[in-house]
Amino acid sequence: MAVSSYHHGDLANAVIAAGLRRVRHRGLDAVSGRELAGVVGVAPSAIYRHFTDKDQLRAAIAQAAREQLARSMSQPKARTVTKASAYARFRAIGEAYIDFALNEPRLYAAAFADCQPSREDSPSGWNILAEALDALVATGAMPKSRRAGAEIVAWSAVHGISDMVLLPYLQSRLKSNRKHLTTQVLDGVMRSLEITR
Amino acid sequence: MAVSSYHHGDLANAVIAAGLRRVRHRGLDAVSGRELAGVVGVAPSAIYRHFTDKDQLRAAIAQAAREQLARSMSQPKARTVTKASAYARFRAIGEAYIDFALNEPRLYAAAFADCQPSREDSPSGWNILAEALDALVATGAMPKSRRAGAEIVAWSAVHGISDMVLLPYLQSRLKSNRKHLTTQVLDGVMRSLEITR
DNA sequence: TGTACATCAGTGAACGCGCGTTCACTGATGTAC
DNA sequence: TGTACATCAGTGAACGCGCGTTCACTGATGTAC
Repeated sequence: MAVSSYHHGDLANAVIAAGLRRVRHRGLDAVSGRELAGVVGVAPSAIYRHFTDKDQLRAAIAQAAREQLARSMSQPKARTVTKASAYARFRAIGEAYIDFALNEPRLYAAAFADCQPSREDSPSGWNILAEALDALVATGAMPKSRRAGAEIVAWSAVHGISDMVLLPYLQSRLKSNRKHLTTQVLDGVMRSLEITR
Repeated sequence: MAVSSYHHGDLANAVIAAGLRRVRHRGLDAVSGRELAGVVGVAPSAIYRHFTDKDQLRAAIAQAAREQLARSMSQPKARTVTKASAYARFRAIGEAYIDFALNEPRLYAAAFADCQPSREDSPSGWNILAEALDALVATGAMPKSRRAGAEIVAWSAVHGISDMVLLPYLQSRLKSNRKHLTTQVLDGVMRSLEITR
């Protein structure tokens, strides 16, 4: 922002942004603080003003990736929530999740890398899902008895198919196209949670 | 095997075994060919007689991990396959899969790392699952109409829950204990595929 | 059965590299008076 | 509004490290006669 070049002004965010770019086409493991510093135009040591070590930097980038995924899942809520709109929204969340994974496989992998998050995600994919499930119950699209733990059933299925479609090992096994697989898994979730249109 | 120390005799397998040990408590990314050579008692360059480069070594280790998972899924088949035994077997496969992931999280992660496999898995988890599904149909425990793509629905759910329970991000969200989560997800699969006891 | 020799599986030294992290430093910023 | 000064966010040189990979080599193995 500033013209002066000595103080960057927003190094932490700039480094994370550069990290996300790097992750996008090389993966989290290809990220090095040194390189990021170079990209941002700063000395390698400057990073240590904002992150205590590499682990924390990785965690921050992973979190940013996760928040990007969550953002892709969130959609404007319908003014009035009907059974049909709750159903559509729930389904759209699942589709958005899978789409994100397919379109940004490395970002997606980074989002769930083994890092200790330091603050709450914002937005949070989990919360978005939970709200959608609440709406299903509220509108009668899903029996209340299925609500407990429903996040897990839904997320498992959707996370599972996303991973599978991306894995080299399983890719050769999948004869159907992705669209069809998505539908099949989402239909399975509906049956599993007894969600109706 | 041999007393002579110059020729190792089975370097490739010894390196993979050492690699698996390393993966088990440090993860695939902590594996270095140099270190493995040291553990096995061989010069670093010796590895290149058996693997063209590090990628191929990684892939071999990942495959070995995957085969270990598959082995944990396979069980002696019942002599006569009944509806009840087919159901039990299918369920046991799912439980074994999740157990493996929980007990050997790093081996599990390595099994699905992003590597190009060079040969068929043996044993193959996919095939084990497919056979179990066939038995369900054959005994009438599952409608034939649900058979197509059933591997994907089942694997997604079980792979998803395994990953989720291990992820730091989601761990705090999971209030239920693992046993309960497993049951919940497996029940979901049963409902989704219309499998009955 | 014994020997010559091609092949194979190791050695060990060397290479260049990029990495994370430290340290004493310096220039800019913003606050108190 | 102007100045003194503490604080903050950078610099840049240096460190030691372990890594993947190469190369010319050597010792063991096994096959042909």
